[in-house]
Amino acid sequence: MELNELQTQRLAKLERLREAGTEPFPTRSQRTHRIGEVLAAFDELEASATPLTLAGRIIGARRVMGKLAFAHISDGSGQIQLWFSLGESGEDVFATFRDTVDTFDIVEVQGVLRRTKRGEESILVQRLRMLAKALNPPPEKWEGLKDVEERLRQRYLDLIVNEDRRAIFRARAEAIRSMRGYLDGRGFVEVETPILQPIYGGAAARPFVTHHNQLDQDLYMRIASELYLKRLIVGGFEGVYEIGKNFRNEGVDRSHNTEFTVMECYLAYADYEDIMRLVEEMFRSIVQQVTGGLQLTYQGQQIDFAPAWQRVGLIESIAEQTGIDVMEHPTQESLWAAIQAADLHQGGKVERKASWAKQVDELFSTFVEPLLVQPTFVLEYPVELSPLAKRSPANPRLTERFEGFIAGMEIANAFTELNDPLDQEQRFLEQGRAYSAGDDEAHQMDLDYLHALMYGMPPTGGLGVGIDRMVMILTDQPTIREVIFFPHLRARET
RNA sequence: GAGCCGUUAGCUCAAUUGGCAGAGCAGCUGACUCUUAAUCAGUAGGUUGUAGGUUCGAUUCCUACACGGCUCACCA
Repeated sequence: MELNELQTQRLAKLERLREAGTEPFPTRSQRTHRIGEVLAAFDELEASATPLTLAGRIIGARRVMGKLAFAHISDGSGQIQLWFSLGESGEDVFATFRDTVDTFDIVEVQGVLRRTKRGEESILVQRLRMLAKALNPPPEKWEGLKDVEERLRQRYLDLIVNEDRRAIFRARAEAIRSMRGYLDGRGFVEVETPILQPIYGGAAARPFVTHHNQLDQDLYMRIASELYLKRLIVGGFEGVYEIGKNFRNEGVDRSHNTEFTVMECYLAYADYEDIMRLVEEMFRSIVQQVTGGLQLTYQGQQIDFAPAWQRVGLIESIAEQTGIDVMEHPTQESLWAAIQAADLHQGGKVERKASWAKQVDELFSTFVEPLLVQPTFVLEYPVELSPLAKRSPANPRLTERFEGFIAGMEIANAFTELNDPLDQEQRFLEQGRAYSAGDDEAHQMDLDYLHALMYGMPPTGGLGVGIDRMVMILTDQPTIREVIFFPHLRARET
């Protein structure tokens, strides 16, 4: 380990402590109170002159005068000022603080509470002990740590310096707790299914591949838990859910991370209408619990979770924004002709896609999705885009599927599950043809899943919710990496 | 994957036309018993992302590479 000048100076202080017979990394703290509780009961504790032992990290600057010194410590429940005076702390304590304690060190202090002349709640320190010497210096006092790359690579430092960052992750934990509470309360059973899968499925995505040495078998990191969860519905569970990571071997941007957290749930004897009601109710419950209300602001936009979500047909929404009724142009060629006739392809706004369904999706993404700011369900997706969803009885080219959008982001995806094994087999075969034709995100044939459906799966409604994106909305964060502790970054040289 | 921008002291940032690489904070030394962006005096700190090139001379111009940011594409 090569140390720079500042680190060397700190190391010298550490050695000075050792020479004086003090262990700079003792095994445990003797603290008696958390700072938060002390501040809450400051007046009583001050009046009783109770000796307290507090512990925490020195934050901000030390202010050392000739015979008087101040600093602040923070312990996760709050922060309080340390007050050293040569007369009342004693020469040893004062000199130890002055000569061996730096910003970011974690220390333990014993003393009594007292307000300074200006009224700040402080602890007048009588004993001082190093709990962990910090060898790295702190970032700039006022500008702090701003460099995005450094903040993400050294998230621990980001969390020390930018305390509001911690609140985001507390809200994340609270949101997930709230979601669990909602689902548990409705009788869902929380389950765990494989992350390493011999056949990947449940979504359109490219997977990560890994290898099991003893079995000498390639395995895929899951891109969704869907097919395993539905096997459990076949097995007799009426409601299951799983909260866990999915992995997709694709690009990263403000709303995509390589690995991301999804809640998937399945409810037997339900359809996508029931799931829409579930989503509305569950989000109300989560938003209320996390933010304390049903309205919130996301990146300057007011979003209201009180009313029922808006509902709009996928086909109708495209027609509204583009004037094109995609059902009247049922092939890729005719649809592309219509797009050209409407002059929508100019400026590279709309790209030519490989199939009718993907072209429909392209139109939707470009012209409709960005407009869906308020919570909105978009209904009935083409069957080619939804190989696991049941066909709409009214129109077999479409499925009983909806996606939920908030602030222009897809947050939820749900459908009435396809439980007809014969239709499912045809869908897999169609996906196989798409894969052969170059669609590397197409589903794999899953014979065991078909076998499971052949035992009979009750009519079932299923749902997936992107937890990271939901937390972005709840905490007003512009990018997904601000709600993930350690988003993936390219490895550094050296 | 593409375009644009960036990378200078521990951190936050300057550096004119290509001409001695600077400041603030933090640090170190000293003064100071109510500070809280403490103050005052002094002081140290650099492979200017990496490797080449042009040039008498490169932080500055050129090429390649690495990493990152923004926008777009893909994806949820």
